[in-house]
Amino acid sequence: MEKQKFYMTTAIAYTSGKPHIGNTYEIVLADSIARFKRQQGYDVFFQTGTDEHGQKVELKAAEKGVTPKEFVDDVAGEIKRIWDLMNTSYDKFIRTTDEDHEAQVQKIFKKLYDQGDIYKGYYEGMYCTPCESFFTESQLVDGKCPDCGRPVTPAKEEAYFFKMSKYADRLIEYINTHPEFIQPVSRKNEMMNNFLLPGLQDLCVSRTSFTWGIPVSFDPKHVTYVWLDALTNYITGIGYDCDGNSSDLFKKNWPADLHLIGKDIIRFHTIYWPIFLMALDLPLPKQIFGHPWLLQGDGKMSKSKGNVLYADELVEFFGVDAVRYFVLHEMPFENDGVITWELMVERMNSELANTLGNLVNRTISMSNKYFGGVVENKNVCEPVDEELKAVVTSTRDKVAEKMAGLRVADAMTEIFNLFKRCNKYIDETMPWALAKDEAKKDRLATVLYNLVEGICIGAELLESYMPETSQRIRTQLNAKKRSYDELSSFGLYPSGNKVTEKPEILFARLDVKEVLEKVEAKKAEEAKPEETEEPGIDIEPKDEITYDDFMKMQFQVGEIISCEAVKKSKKLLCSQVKIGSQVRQIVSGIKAHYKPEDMVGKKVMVLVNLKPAKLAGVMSEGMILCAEDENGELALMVPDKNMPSGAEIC
RNA sequence: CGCGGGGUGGAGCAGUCUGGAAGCUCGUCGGGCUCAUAACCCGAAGGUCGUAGGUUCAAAUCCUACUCCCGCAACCA
Repeated sequence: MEKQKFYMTTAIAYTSGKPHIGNTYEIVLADSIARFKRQQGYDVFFQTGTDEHGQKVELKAAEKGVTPKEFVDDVAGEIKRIWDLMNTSYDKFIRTTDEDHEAQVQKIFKKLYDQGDIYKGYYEGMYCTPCESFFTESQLVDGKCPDCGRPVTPAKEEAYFFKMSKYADRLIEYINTHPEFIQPVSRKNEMMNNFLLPGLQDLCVSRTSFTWGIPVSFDPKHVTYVWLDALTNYITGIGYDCDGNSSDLFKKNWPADLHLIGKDIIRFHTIYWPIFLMALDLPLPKQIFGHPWLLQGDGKMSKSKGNVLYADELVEFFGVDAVRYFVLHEMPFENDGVITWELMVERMNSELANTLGNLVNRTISMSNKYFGGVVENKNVCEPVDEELKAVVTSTRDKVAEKMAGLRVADAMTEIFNLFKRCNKYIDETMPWALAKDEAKKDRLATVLYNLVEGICIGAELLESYMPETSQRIRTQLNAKKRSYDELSSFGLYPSGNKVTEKPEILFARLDVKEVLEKVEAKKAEEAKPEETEEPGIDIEPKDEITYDDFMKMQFQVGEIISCEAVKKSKKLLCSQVKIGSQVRQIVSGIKAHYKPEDMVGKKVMVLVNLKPAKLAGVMSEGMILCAEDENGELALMVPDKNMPSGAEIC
């Protein structure tokens, strides 16, 4: 019988920088599914890769003083290195700068244009000339450019658009008749209610504001904008050809069985991508799973907070499989998961070291101690054995069931339940007691045989999630690889086989405190060069002003006599400030940096003749001045010596 | 009334769609055991399932109102 094909993909990673553990989670998750499908006997094709075009890359490259191509070569290499480090078994790593991809995207663009799905129009919005960027009204900050803070002007740019509305009804119909299409299902309503039912807007598919992209073949001042370029990787990567000369690989694998993506891009995969495919007259992918995020303990990971965790860093401390275990097991199905060093250590100790590592270790030790490592099935059975066997032989199907629903974490729990049952079995049978009675030697042998067999099956099932550990256990037990079919029957371990003489520790217990100290030390070391340099910050220069302009502003020392948080606001504090003989109420956006009680008593620099304004409904009569660094950290400006309130600052 | 997610024993979560004796991991306490990585096994304490109403024989689960927390948006004088 021919193997059934299974084509799955991850989203392609954007090459703007090194991927953190959250990005890495996706490829590991995908890998576990791919490996499991292979174990089940599917002919899997697993594709991942990088999305390398766009303005951000262009800018980053310019900052670094290299060409965009050099830049993405570097980052793509880094991404691939981390994917490989995580031991992921992808079959194809596509880059959107690959020649064949670029050629196909151009052809696809032309075809869609020729058949009238793409038309030329104008992209309208607020334009920031220095940044060469368009923004929508809602993106503006204070009516100004969110990036540089300078004024924007209404403008329009020539652009190509895709007629989304043309296919919307067909898509709605498809989604309604294929309940498994969007996973988790809760996302389906979100898409329907927010985008499909209110009516789809046409999608802008080209840009002229930057050049690092795939040029539109018949209008080269345009480059293809993001989605038409990125999403099509799923078909170009396996050899789709727009002119009908698609490869055998494509004919075999399309439509994809599973697109695994982050929940933030569900919209693009469940709306735009299917519509592109309809326009190309191709079948739609069978399932799209938007997985949740892996978050850092103290909020979302961000570089400016300096709390970003990277896969290679974690691997250095815990090893590849422990990190794989963590991200796979700690992620809930729908909600975001959390990762911290503390949690990582805890999981490592309790599940990996205690439950699994110790089980393997004690079993092998006993086999050596009592039988010189020879594991023999003497078939002296007792009722308790049946319970063990029942758990062991039923685990495969339980795992399969969880995996069918993409419940990877739950699948792993099933496997660990098997190992826990083995630990319990040791206590129930008490091999050390049997060993004291020569007459019970055969019973003892049987018990150890059952244990080894149970561990073998558990280890085999672990293969998809922790391939290296699976192999290490197999090696220590001197066991052969087993097929999927063999995982539901008990007793295939060859009787009389010999396990290793020296069991090695699979996972060493770690001390939380030590780990944290090491992490701190490492961070401190990395931070050092920066601190010694203190590079300073450059900000956008403003237009020159005259002395008269300056003299228009009046600054005075103010003493904060009371301060409270503004209700209904997250960032605002409302202070009563004594300036000379009068008291003014001033609202400031510094709640994140100062507590109200810390403000009281401080003498600060105040711009007093600023026109009063309401903030979050509260009147503010002036401005308390602060210095701000590149991370948005604020510091109040206070006089160097004690000064009376009301003293003029000039 | 901006949009969304969430409030379940000390901590982190499942269970909510498809009502039917409140579960998992960690932690705490007590016990057992000594093969093993101070590990393993058993037991216990600890929850009015955010609050208040409603539907029902029965509500963590369905309905209504309210409240608090977290993202995004806005306010950042």
